[in-house]
Amino acid sequence: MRKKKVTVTIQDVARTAGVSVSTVSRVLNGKADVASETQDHILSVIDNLGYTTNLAARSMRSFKKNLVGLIMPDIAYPFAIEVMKGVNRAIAESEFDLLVYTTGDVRKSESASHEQKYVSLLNNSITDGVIIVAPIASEFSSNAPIVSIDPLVSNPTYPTVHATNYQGAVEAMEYLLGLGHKRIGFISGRAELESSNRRLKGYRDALENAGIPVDEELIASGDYTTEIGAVCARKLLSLDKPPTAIFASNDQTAMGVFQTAQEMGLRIPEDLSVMGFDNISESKYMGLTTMDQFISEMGFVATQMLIKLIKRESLDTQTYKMKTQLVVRNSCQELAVAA
Amino acid sequence: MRKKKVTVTIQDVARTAGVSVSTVSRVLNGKADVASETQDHILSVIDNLGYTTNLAARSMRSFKKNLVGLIMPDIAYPFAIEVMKGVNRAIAESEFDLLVYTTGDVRKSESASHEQKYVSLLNNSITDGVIIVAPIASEFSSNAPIVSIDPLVSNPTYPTVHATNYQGAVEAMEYLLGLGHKRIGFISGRAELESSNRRLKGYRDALENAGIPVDEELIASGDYTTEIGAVCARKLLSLDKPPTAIFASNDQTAMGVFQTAQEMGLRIPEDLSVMGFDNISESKYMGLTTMDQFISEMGFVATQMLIKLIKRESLDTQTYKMKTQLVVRNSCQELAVAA
DNA sequence: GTGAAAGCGCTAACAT
DNA sequence: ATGTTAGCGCTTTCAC
Repeated sequence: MRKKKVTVTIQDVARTAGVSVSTVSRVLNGKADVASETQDHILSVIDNLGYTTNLAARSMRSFKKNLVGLIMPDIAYPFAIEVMKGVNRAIAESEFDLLVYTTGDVRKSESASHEQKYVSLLNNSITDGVIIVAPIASEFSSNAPIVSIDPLVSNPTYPTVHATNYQGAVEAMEYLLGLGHKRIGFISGRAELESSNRRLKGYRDALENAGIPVDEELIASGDYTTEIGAVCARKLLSLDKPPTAIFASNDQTAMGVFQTAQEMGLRIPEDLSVMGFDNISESKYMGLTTMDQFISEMGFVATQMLIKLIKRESLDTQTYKMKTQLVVRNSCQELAVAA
Repeated sequence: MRKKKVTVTIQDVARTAGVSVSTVSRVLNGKADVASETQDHILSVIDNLGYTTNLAARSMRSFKKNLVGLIMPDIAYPFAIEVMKGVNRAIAESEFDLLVYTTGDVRKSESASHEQKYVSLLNNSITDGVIIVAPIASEFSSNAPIVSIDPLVSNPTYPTVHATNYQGAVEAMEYLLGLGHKRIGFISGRAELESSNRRLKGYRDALENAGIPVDEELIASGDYTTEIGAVCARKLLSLDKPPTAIFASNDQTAMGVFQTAQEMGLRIPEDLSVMGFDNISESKYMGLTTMDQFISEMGFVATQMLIKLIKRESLDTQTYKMKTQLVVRNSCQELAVAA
């Protein structure tokens, strides 16, 4: 009893069409040198048999896979979702398809070695290049291009797209200061995160520029999560002299502030102005003041960069003159900053 | 000049460790019959060299890939995102990783033949099974299991997880009726969609049960998008006798209603009650009344189903006694419905 | 307990 | 213009 064959292979197509596999392969890959009647015939056989290229087999032989990968520690996190939207948009405009890889568990991908594993897994086999979001490793070995978004380390060796954390924070603060606030709280992210530190520095400098001394009591240590954001907000709002505005270092944190404010019966923005650094779509319905949207733009730009790298086109400064609040850099040089 | 070799293969590991490839392969796949000292040695070599399995090559030879696929027409759509969250959760609990496949362009995957292509692409090569969201094809050919979420056709031949569209709509209406509303508008989805029709029927029947005659003027034809939702809302609210509540057949539509209400200076829910069938997270911030969350639950359940199928465990009714508003069915039989 | 070798489905020389 | 053939990196018999 022989095994029933379910998959239609290129061999089946070739046999049915009465040609050789290489001819079929040529048609499949749009090579020019096939007689158009042979081509039509093969195409119709392919259609009849319902043949589809075996991704794995193809990937093993050819360089071009028409597929880019997106590696994310967590697929459900608002930041990640925004990034995906941007990547999606760039993908739609390109000839590439997208493969998002997740372990489904943040903890699995939290170590640098795991990150390297996923990069290799995709890049050494089925994708032409990968985008990695919020990597903690400062370098990767890979034989296909890599672009990172919002790396968590300060001096990555790979090309990068990240927000103008410092400048953005300064602008956010200027906005709040412009509203007349004198006591503005800040909730940070984890102290080892580059982004958080730059945002904190922006907070401090903006206050200083406005001639307002920094009150260390108003700076709470968060971790970019809603839960801790809520806790920090409660702490700040329970001070003898509570802040009239809170600048949350990211959007998750801002949500936490929102929750706490609600629990405490405070209206937003009447009783308390809340500003989140990022700009997740929900924010506008929550009455939070947010910066211009740029997260999905990071995904968009990163994807464009990656595709350029794949095509071995150069990443010149000219290309990345942007109007958005982003920094684009390859491993050694900044290509563009916020306009 | 020979080509520089960047990828570390199983051959390299074998050579470095001074064993044969098959031994390395055995270690890689956790076979028992390897001397533990050989094993340790190989493991350390693997670690040193930074070797990672080539997904493509592995997929070609073995059945088990430890990877499930999720095929989505659009990755940015709120419904899709909720589904992903649920899938993600189930994946996290399993030994499988997740690969989300998108073309980045809804239009690309809109035809049944494209759907089949993506199913084959993943299932015949790198994944052990796929989940397909909102498919329009009524059957698929594949040699690995398929589970669908919210299929757009009425009698699919593949296993399915979908919402209790009729019952859910009835309950949504009962809620609005319970609030005292007599004139309730309805905005449908496209007429060929199974889900929309069942929701519309729920709307009609609930009114009938409440002894309220259906006013056809209050039924607007939408298409599950925010834009058309807004247009329909404007139409309904401009009637001589406008509705005091609107039941939007999905969440996107509800957002459109929200927009229009804002433009017209109506407060929600004070001036207008809005109910969306789905329950996207933003809704609660918009003051919309929504049903219990179940979309991500669909993703969760579908993933569990798929994994059972992959493991060739049976899909028995017992397993799917659920408390959520879902219908779970394999191709011929309902396994569970809303409690 | 380990190695040699066949071959998965495909692409890309190289022949013809 | 088309066919033949050699692998890609891996798993898996089948020997030893």
